Amino acid sequence: MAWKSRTPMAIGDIRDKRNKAVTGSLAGPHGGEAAQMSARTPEAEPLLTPAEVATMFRVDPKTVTRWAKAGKLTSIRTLGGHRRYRETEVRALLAGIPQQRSE
Amino acid sequence: MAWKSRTPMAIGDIRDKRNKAVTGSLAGPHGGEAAQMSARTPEAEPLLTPAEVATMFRVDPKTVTRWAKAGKLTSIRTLGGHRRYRETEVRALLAGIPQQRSE
DNA sequence: CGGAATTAGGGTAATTCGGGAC
DNA sequence: TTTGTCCGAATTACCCTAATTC
Repeated sequence: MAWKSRTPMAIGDIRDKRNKAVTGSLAGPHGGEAAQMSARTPEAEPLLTPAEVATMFRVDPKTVTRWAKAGKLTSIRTLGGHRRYRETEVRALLAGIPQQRSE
Repeated sequence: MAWKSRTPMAIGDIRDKRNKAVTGSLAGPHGGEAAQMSARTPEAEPLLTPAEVATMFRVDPKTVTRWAKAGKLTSIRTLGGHRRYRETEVRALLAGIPQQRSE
């Protein structure tokens, strides 16, 4: 956590340096996230950015990256290498619904 | 765990510090709740870390874990197994609002 | 094209988990 | 009965710079 780290900040201040305003509900990555809804999307699954998933789980975006790297979360990569996550999967995991596990 | 050694923060500040202004710039008159910009945001309930809940109750994080294990507190797990708690539930308990009792 | 914010990396410190005992 | 603390191991958070996104 970050309650008595190097930085003297209060308890609720987890990811703040990079996130401007994420109060209560998730904020878009750059403030303009209406990119998916405008165009007609034949078979587009709702995707979430790392910051959005991190906010939903109350963790750092880096942690979400580790989950993806560990295979705990399905990640779709952009052409630039950034990850996107399936909203349905994230919601299911948050709800405690066990996903397909090959273990 | 000597978590209460040096942590100069007030309990009242625990609630919503997730709003952070940019570096040195103005954060608006209120500086508090920001506005929601988009509607494309997945539903995310505010979650608290064990340390946050422990600070709010003035107890050890281990005690919060015991509460969760005893079913007195709803706990959501991260993919790594760490617990997160519902902010609304914690606040209600702190306010003395009786939750659902089994008996 | 330029600019601001986010993300990807890798490293290190802090927190949490789990069990069990006092 | 409840709470705090100790231990080892695992998970997570924060630091940096460069690349990507919009």
